[in-house]
Amino acid sequence: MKEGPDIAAIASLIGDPARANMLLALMSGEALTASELAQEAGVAAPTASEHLLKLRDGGLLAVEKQGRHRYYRIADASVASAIESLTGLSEMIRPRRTRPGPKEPALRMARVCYDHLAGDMGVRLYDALIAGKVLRPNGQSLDITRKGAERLSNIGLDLSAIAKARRPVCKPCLDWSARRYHLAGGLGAAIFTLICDKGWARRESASRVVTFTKRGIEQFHDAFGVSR
Amino acid sequence: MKEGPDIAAIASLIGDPARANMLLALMSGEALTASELAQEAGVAAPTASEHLLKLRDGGLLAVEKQGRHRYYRIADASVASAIESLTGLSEMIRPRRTRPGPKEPALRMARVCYDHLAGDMGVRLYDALIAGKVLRPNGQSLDITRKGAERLSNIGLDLSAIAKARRPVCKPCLDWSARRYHLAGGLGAAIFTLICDKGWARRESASRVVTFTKRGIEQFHDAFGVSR
DNA sequence: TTCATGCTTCGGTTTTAGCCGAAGCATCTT
DNA sequence: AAGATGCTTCGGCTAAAACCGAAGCATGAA
Repeated sequence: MKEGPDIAAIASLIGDPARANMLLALMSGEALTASELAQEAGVAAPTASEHLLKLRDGGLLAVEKQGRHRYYRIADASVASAIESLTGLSEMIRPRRTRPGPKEPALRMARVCYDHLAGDMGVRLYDALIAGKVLRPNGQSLDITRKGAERLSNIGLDLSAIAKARRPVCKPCLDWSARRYHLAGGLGAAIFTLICDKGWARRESASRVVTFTKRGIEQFHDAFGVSR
Repeated sequence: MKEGPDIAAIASLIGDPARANMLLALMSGEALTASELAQEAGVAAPTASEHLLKLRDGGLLAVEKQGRHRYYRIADASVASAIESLTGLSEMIRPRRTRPGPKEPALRMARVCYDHLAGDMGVRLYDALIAGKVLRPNGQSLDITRKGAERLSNIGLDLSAIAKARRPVCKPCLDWSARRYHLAGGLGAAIFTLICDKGWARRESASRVVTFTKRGIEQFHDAFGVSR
């Protein structure tokens, strides 16, 4: 009777509490084993296995076999993007379920969204790249300008490697805390890796929080032309 | 055990086929009665009533009583944004469930997203407003520049009325077909209304498709500085 | 007032999804 | 080769939710 996209199938996959917890745990970007995810979801191993099968079949998760472990991860940045969007919606609808919580401000400031930088810092990076004409909106996508490519290369990014990978280079991703966009895609991921490699910031273990060092912020601002 | 955002509750609301169909039907922006939505979802009246209660309690829909009818509509633009995001995800995961379908290209070109313009035309409008410095990203939101305000007024928009309304003036909204942003918020809605009032485009009945007239496209391009 | 219409509440049926214990495979360790 | 570990499949239980017909409540029309 209906011919539209079946968002119901995907939404109901995310709609189970156990599966939602698994997905949120994987939003930190690191791959987790089936048993870790069972623990995270608060269910027994067989139940978790069932859920993981569904998530995999539904295309939300990808799995990698490694010895006798199976590592699950978010399948694609657009999956992460949808989860961010739902997070934003739930924040909007139920503004304060619990008190803000100690990690909350840190999360809003800077966090990992699957494999790239989100939060206030991520949004400001995105804006700076547009304003500085490193990226230019072009019809259906974002292009890297000539000057932008030069500048990014100077910072230490290997653009040709990024371009060679099959995933899209630039993608916007809606940020739940700021209600603005941040940069996803291959370039977004590469920039985040760079930030960590240079020691400008480090990820808090077992959380999505990203902590910048004092000097790291300065260098980050200088490198990408982010206004402070 | 978990303290994260309750995305499962919201996702499971969207995850029921009947409710998803209702939401998709309402994405055209117009308010529909309970019986129309029952029809749309393919269920009997009592069942629909149950679903609508849940959607309302969940904060996804707002209702307005009018005589003996009850008109339901999407509660907020961020709800529309999340639904768009899920639509995009389902397109990505199941690239071609059915053959493209006749309306598909038209939808990608221009469509209604709740109450504003989306699709290729919407994205290009958004880009043009940024590039033409009518709107300027500013930290957490989008500002209208002084020159931009002048220009928009000349076209025939009543900015003070938009500013007086309680809803945010400018909001970006992620476009599933283009994977880019288009303009939502009070300004986005006002511009779309203007486009229809001036006869540049009209909405196809009972669908989200927006059809521009030949002359309408020209005038639209000229008015907002959209590159062709 | 009386009737019709739109919607909701009530009661009861049926389907399905989530869950786990036990058993089965595969892989690594000793 | 024997045992331990990580994960999945199987079988069966249970609880929840989707569904509708019938009845109840408003509101508008005659």
